[in-house]
Amino acid sequence: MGFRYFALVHHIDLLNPGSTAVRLVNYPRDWVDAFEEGRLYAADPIHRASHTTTMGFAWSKVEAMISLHPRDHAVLAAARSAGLGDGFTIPAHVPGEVNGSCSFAMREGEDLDEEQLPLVQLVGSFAFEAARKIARATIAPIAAAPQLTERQIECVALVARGKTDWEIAKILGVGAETVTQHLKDARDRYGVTKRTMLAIRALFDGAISFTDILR
Amino acid sequence: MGFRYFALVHHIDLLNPGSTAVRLVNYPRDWVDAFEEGRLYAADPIHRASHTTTMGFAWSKVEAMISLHPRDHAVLAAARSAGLGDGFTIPAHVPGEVNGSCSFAMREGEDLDEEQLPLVQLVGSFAFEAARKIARATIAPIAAAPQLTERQIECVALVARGKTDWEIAKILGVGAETVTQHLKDARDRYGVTKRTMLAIRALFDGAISFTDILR
DNA sequence: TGCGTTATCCCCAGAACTGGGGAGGGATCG
DNA sequence: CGATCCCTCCCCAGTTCTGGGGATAACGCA
Repeated sequence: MGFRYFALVHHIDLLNPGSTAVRLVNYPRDWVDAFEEGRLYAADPIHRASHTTTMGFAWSKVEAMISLHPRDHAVLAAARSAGLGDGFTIPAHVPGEVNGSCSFAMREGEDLDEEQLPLVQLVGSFAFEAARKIARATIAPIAAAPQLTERQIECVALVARGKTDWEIAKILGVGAETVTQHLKDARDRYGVTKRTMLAIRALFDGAISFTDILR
Repeated sequence: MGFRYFALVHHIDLLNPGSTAVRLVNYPRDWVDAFEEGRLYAADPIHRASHTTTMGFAWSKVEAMISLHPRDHAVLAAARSAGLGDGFTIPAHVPGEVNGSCSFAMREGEDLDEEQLPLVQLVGSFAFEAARKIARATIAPIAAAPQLTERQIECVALVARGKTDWEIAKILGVGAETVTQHLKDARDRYGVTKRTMLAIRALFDGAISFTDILR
């Protein structure tokens, strides 16, 4: 499709050296090095812009999406001088996972064909999802998800909303001791000792969802 | 494309907690009513599944994506008996802000053409983004998702692993009071009062991720 | 230079959680 | 029938959180 460069990455900072993030890049060496040096992960305007939308966008449109600091212009200029031309970035967000994106770029001076955006959007999404599946498969053989009872799930969903046992009891119309007991049982099933972990494990295996929690 | 029903909805909108979420639906009246009546805590399994991926999926594949509670099967059966057949759902996530999906469904009994998925994916994404832009234009300015400091994120990540303040202090090599303070500050930034909610909010907007927590 | 931010530490009181123990009633299944 | 699961309720002791106050030092930015 006429692109010279691509980058399929998780937008992870290097706080956690041990973490397993996806990163496939063929950007110019100079630029990749500069990027790492300056810890641009959080600062890169392209990444920031990708956090504000679900759709792919051309880099030339970034100014209309987020407000650019002088520093951001410097970053973009540095990228150009490293040989990167205009490009598309397709964001990829999954709640509870590191944000990521898939980018395609031209050489400096070459023109971008906006017509291609829909197709690039598709290719980028598929590529990211494929990489994500591989990454996930190589990591987590996490213990099989235990099945919670209905009442337990209701309690956990309310715990995840920050309710106390007493509040949950009022909402469900039962005694506080009962709620405490359901949560004890639920913790046992997951083999965890804290309600925070209980909520997160239930979120992870889909017993509850962000929709249940944040509104 | 042969679809009879569609639904374009925000599951939640953190930044606009009022009544401004997008919702366009032409599902059977019976089903919409039933949907509203029923569940307060455990959401639609289709929605839950949409939180686990960036790509569109066929409803018939949901079982492979999340663990289904018997109640979920009941929900799906109820949808079918209201006239909804198989369908596609395209998730749409923006970190810290919106969480939604765009669905297309057949009538009961009609077959879904899996080949169409890529095209549907595109249409769904565009439709969602268009609706989002309109909704955004009609609403007030957008509050930025709170940004945690590096230390705060480290503490939150460990909270999400079920550590106590004292344990976190040992791990980070600081005093327990310091950890308590970081978590106080982090709770303030998100405007929450419980560490469980803190961990979940940080998860939702990508400050921490499941891979940081569950190894 | 002053101001804001960050990181570090401290005290305290009241609320909330956690891990033990126990117990009764109803439903389902073989 | 007995076994098993689920929901409900109760007691207690110890630990942990939470929300108020404080404080100091380092850093960058204007």
